[in-house]
Amino acid sequence: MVKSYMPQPSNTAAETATLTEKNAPPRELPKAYDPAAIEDRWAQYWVRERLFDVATPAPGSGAAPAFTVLLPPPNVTGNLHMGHMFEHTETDILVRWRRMLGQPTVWVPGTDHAGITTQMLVERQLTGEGSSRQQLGREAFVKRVWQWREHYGGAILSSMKRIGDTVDWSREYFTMDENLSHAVREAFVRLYEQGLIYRGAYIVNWCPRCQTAISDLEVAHEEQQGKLWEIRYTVIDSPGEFVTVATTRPETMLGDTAVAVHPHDERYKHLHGKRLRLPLIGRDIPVVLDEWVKMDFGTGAVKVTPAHDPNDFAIGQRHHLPAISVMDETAHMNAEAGPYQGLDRYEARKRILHDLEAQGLLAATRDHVNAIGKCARCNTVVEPRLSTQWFVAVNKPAREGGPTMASLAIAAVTVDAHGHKPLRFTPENNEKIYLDWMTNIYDWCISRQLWWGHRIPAWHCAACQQITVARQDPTACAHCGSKDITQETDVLDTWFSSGLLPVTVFGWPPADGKPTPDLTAFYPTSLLVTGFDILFFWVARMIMLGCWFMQDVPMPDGTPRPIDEIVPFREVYIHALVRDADRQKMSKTKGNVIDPVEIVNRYGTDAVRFTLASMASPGTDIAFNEARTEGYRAFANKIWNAARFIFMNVDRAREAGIEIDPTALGEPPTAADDAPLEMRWIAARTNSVAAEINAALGEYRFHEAANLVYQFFWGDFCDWYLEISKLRLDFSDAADKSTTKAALTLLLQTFESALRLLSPFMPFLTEELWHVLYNGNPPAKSIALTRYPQGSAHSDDPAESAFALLQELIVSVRALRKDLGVEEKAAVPVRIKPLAPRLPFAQNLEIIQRLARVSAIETLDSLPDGMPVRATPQFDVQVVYEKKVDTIAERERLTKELARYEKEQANASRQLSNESFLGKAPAAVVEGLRRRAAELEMLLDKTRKALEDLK
RNA sequence: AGGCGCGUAGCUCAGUUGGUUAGAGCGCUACCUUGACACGGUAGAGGUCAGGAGUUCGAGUCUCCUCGUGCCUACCA
Repeated sequence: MVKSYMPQPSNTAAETATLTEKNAPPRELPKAYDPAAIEDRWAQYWVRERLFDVATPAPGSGAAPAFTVLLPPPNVTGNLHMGHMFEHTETDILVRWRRMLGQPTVWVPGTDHAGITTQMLVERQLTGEGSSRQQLGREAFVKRVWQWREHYGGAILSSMKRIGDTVDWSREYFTMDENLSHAVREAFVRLYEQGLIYRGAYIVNWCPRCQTAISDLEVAHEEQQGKLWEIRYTVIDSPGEFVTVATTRPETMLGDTAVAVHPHDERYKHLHGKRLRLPLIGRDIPVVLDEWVKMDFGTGAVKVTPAHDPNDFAIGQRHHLPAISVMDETAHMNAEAGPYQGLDRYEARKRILHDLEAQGLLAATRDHVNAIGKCARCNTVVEPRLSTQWFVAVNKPAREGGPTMASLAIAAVTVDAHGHKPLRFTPENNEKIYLDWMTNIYDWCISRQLWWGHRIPAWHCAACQQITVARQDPTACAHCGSKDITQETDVLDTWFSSGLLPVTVFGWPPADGKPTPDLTAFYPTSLLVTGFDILFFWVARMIMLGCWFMQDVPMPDGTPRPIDEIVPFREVYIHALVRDADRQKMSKTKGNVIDPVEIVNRYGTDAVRFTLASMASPGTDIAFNEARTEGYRAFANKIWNAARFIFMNVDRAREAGIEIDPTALGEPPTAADDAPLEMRWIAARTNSVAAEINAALGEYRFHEAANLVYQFFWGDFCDWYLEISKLRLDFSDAADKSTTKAALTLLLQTFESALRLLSPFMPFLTEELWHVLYNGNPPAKSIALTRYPQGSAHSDDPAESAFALLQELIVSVRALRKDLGVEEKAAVPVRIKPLAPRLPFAQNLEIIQRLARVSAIETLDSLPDGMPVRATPQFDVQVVYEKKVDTIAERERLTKELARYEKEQANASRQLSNESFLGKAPAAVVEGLRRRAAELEMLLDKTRKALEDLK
């Protein structure tokens, strides 16, 4: 039967029982590990017990500096996908690791209101009900979205709990929470007061389906095969003469207010100052000269439509041209389009081309590849549209000579006088990408024509047309006092509020001008783990806004805040993308999305986490492949069974009257100088692998850390140490109890350390086994609250090299046995010719006997001819067995080996006879090669002789 | 059009500043139902590191070119 070993919340040290206590429950674990049987239980326990909530340290409490991470807030509309799971796995590993290093560790979760996406979803729902946003009206619609959010907004948070994210749930936020909304409004008002927010008519990317402006970043460009049409515009006062312009969007010609040519273009010099007749509409428009025009593209003459193209808008500004919009907000032609009014833009294009052709004004139609912009949310082709929007001036200082938002954001990643960067990117090349963008940044359009979001706190006055921006809703115009004011209908870009999160989640704006306790304790955050796709959207905005507002918040002691204290985070780790097994980007439309929850249900969370971690080499995309997850499920099962073996022996020990002090279990594994070799070895090995894992995690080398713990647990611990332990776990009356007890104690300590090393990667399995190991009376409420083994950086423990020799002998004997066809169960004698002093064989006879099935070892000065030999630099070994060797196979093997040695030896001797090598290479390299060359000489002799013997 | 990245075993991927014999998992072959584990054990096979040139005593690693491939940025009508 399966017992549950849930710890009692009321555990105290006094209640800690010994492992061998008579009434302790038997450790009966099922033979195969079943993640489903334990994962939900622990997931709930971690949340219910609030194990990872962190209170704000009292100011001046002297607490260790906090490790703080802000979770990139998933959209309320979202479900957990593989990308999230990957991001969360990496973050959770780091967060668990840091916590186990003893730092107060806070990982702040929350969700984003996701303006456009959420509004779209709810509108779709309304459509299904035969209703619409317009029918409901703004207030009722917003209420409806809130209801929707109450219902569905928590899906992703539940999944986070299920996969074991150790976030601080007490700090969970939603970007439209009252306090955060208040902070957003404060930020807007301050920027407005500083003259950094302005309103104006500009060309923006307009989504005709969402019917809102969207930012440049929200436009996805797509190359497509299109056409380039050449259209003739007649020259006024010059009968029969044309100017031919080239365009990809003929429907916009209805809004043309000029034709531009390059001032130096000889072909058009005679047209300078002339006027043209716009076809179809008949408007009289000028020829203007502008250096922006590329002479070698198209015909060198460009139609200028200031209301429908950003470049044309700029030309229009330079030449004071009128801007005529010919489309409405749904991309249908409006009254300015004359006969084409009411037509959809593509229908209008068809009709216009048809009419032009009929009039002989269509000069040519050419194939042309161009990039069209599509709305990143709904895939509708974006229409550049002239409209009045709100902008943040990112290149303007608040005061003469002061920094700009962009300049601060650049300074944030620039080396200061002390050679120190306030903010670092990993992988490093992202810094360059970020800097390029920040250096060429345009003003940020922050208004959206949506209903769901933070409404812009500005009021328009009907009387004086002025704008009132205020912290409190005004009742009258601040300029003329008129009561006839109405609030701006636009809301803010979602990224405006999420860009403020690093300050707002910690209580900005401070009421008294001093940093809040949370800001003091947790700002700047330590690390941001996020994807490349939101580097500009979010990371850059957080840096701009965070730096901008925090420069005005003094340090706790009242001194001005230095640059490395105003940045929102000290490090940004940009993770890779998870692709499908064929390296394709996962997308709903392709139908290749892998649902992590489904995979988790089949393999267990730990196996999926381990898969992701083991492939998470910085900067390299992951092709998620289930075969690996299968492998890591096997790994979990292996550990489970190692635990079963260990617990079985604890039970046997108890029956034999051997008691292990549970307080000793958490000690780092150590072995006395006179302890058996494998004990000294595993203690040293645990120590060195711990150091290696810590080093790897410190450099975000997740794959390396994961592989180290995998090799250690499976290879070192299970394959070697556990097998040898079977010799030591002798509970018979004849055995020396203290020896057995020492062996069992070290086994338990090593296992306990290994569980802790593994726990950030496989939190569920390790939590379960750790509690069982402590028999339900663990020293902490969770393995996640214990200390991570540190190890020591360099350890040249002689036990490690001695054990390596022992392993080499055992492997050689096993291989010889196979060559000779010895039955698995048969024990055979071996002969050894030692070639080095102090070989660790005589003292470890029983290990060799057991692991290589050897009956006796004979040490000789020379080995008899006629039998196969395995030769190493330290020893030669022979297995004594009469059965005939497979001569052909053996010859083949030796021939290959000989070729390999010969090649290597040729290389080595060439190098060693090279004067410049001897002169320039480091001494250690030369010395190493000399030693190897001597070894090769010997190995070659032996191999040749062995081949001779076969004949 | 610019910029970045990748190409290593049948498959999926490691390989930190150039340094002796290029690694792992899966798959494959052979043997083993040994009292933790067949989601296992043991031993194997498998690579001219895409191709070419260069720098160097020494190149999977640095430089250039070619081929293949992926991504990002961009206001060429």
